[in-house]
Amino acid sequence: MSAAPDLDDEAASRLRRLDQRYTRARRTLVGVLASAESPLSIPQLLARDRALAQSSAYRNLAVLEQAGVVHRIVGSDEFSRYELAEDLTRHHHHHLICSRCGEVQDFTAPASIESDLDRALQRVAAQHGFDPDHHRLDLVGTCANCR
Amino acid sequence: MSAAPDLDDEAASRLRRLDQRYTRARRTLVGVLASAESPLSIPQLLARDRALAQSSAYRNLAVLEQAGVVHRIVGSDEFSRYELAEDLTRHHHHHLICSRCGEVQDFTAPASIESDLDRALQRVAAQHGFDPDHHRLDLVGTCANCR
DNA sequence: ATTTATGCAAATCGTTTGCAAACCT
DNA sequence: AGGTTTGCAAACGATTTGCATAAAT
Repeated sequence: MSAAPDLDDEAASRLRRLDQRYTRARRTLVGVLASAESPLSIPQLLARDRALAQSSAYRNLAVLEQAGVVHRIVGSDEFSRYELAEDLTRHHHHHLICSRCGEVQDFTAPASIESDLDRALQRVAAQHGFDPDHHRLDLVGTCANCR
Repeated sequence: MSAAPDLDDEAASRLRRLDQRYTRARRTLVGVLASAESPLSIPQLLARDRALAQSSAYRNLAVLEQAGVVHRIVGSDEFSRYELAEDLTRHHHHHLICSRCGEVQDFTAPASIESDLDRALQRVAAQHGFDPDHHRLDLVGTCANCR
């Protein structure tokens, strides 16, 4: 339930930048996400720690997202899912999204693909006058459990 | 408002496969989407043709999606957006998603990127026991209008 | 004529918000 | 103390659904 000390430090620091506190409830959210093996929906988060209140979870995840501590994923089912921001977990990755059960699993793409992709997307963005923030590369299909 | 004849034919045929009819309301939806330059949300669809009823639009888009006539896009705002299926419009493409206003714009990636990507994703899916349906490559950022 | 689609209004459900109490500094 | 965060319960809003009527075959 508790996260690596540097993770907590970094989360606290990012929150402070927005004049936000790293409270117990927020620590709990970060801890649960840190120990999760895949992005979690709010019902899943609440189930993993009964001390979490639903409305506060929504509010705190929004704050943590603004602070760049967590990242929100819109999958194929009706729930948003959350995971720690990539730069807090050390690797850039993408998602396998099951259109049957909604579960989301991480995967990484070969570095060569990533860099080619980045270059191509940069060019596309420029052509369209678009200011890119990040890219999403998801594979949608049926997960091993649902096959 | 009316679509190319072969588009209507193909839509009708795909619906028939599911024992569904290609009714006037469904024709209207397909027609509006065919004449749109980008994916449309339901409020946008309703605004473009006052003859469309909201509940029927939701129901019909779900049917059209099952039939493989339209494709649903989950963007960054609270609305789903719809566009004609790729194999009805002849080109594989991706989306620029504006996190400010929610608008979605199409773009195409270089063929070499696409084929490399496909090959890499195929391998990833196999490794995870995942049965892939399609991939999503989106660029999230701020569109020209919102900059 | 019989089955299927439509449209209105009401229900659903993930998410948001008002507000008084609890918490932090 | 003085402001922020919390948690409950109520509100919100995109989407779904029940049901009586209209359309399609």
